[in-house]
Amino acid sequence: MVSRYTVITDAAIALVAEQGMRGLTHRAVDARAGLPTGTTSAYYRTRKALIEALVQRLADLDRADLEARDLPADQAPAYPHDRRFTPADLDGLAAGIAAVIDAWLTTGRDRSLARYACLLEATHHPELRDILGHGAASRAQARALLAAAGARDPDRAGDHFVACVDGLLFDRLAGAGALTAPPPGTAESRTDLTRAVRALLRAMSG
Amino acid sequence: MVSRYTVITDAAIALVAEQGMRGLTHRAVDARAGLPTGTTSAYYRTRKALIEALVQRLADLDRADLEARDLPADQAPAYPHDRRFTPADLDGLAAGIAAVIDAWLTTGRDRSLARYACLLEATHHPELRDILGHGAASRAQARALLAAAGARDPDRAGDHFVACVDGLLFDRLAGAGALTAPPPGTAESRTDLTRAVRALLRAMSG
DNA sequence: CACCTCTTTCTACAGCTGTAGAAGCGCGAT
DNA sequence: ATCGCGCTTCTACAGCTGTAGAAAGAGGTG
Repeated sequence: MVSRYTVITDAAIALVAEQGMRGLTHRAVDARAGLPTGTTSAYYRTRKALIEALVQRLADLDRADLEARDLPADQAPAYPHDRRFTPADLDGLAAGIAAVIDAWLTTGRDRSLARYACLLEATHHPELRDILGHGAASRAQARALLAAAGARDPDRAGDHFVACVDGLLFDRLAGAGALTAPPPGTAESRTDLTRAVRALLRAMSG
Repeated sequence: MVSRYTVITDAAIALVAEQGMRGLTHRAVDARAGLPTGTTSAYYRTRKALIEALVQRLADLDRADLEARDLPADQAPAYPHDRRFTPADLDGLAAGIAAVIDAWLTTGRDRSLARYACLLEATHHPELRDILGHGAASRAQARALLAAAGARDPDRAGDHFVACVDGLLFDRLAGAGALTAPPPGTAESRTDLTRAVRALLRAMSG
């Protein structure tokens, strides 16, 4: 049986993805999760606590994905996240990252939307940023990657790379890219993303 | 005397920047703008109308900046936006774009935050995206630029470029970059951004 | 069984929000 | 001045939201 905490926070994520932070209310979470009214309010007395739980859940899910990365392929979870990269060639690597981005646009759409909403929220509530962990994992990965590729300043370049990838994701998720780019989940989407990521990798590893 | 519409929508932008979409209420706008309670509600009867006005104002401000671009330098407005680029050398161009990004982080911080909030909102309210105009101006500019630089597919590359630049901006505005990057408004910030943008330009124009 | 503790569910309530309409006011036309 | 009309300001009100505490139940212990 799944714990109530995850039921509540997962419902919260879906809600934020669908209606934005404004839709996140105790009662709405109850309804969405099919729980008796008042449950969410009992678990998270204040709204602040509810948001923090939401953010914590996002961080936990990311961590879980990251750990699942080390499982053999046939045990890997349905949810695709940063698979361990084998940067044999830059092109294959780019394709891998593009696949991850595309997954965030499809399977992980709700989580992506909720994450951006929370990042924006973190502007006025800095403690959220601490919980979210600054996307430390991907940042570290990118830094290591670019260091291996011989970048001059891998730390800064890694941060730039992550920011740009996030930009590509956000653009297709919510921005104009949702119109001009090929629809996510398709092969075209992935080749288009691959091209962008490949260019990024080339640029940042120089 | 400034029209009431701009007073209201400007207050709305500031509010959204400070408190997020959730802080945008008729009464809060009244208070923030120093108008008698009920004014905003009279001008924009529904909340949807208020948001649309907000987004329209963002679009108008952008358009105004764009037009001001053609003024002689001494008449240029205090607010810095996309100045007309003279892509003599890629490095100077990168520095110019970096300066614009930095301006969006400082002078234009509120507008930037409000814009991202609205983009997220546009996920569940597509009509907002139409008003916002898909960032068409910068997109066109980037496409033209990359076409001139001899990019293979300037349209797609231009979109990628804009998305990445937006990612760099968002990252420093709300994401982790707010911690790892040099503080905006400083020379370090601009050199760091210049390096990122230069790499992007090189990559995308290839 | 009675008892106690912890969890779950329900209820209350003050304050806020969206929206509508009434009241008031300035002002030009008559 | 008187009327009519558009803009502005005020008030009403139903519904929602955040939060707290009471009531009900579940489960273990003596």
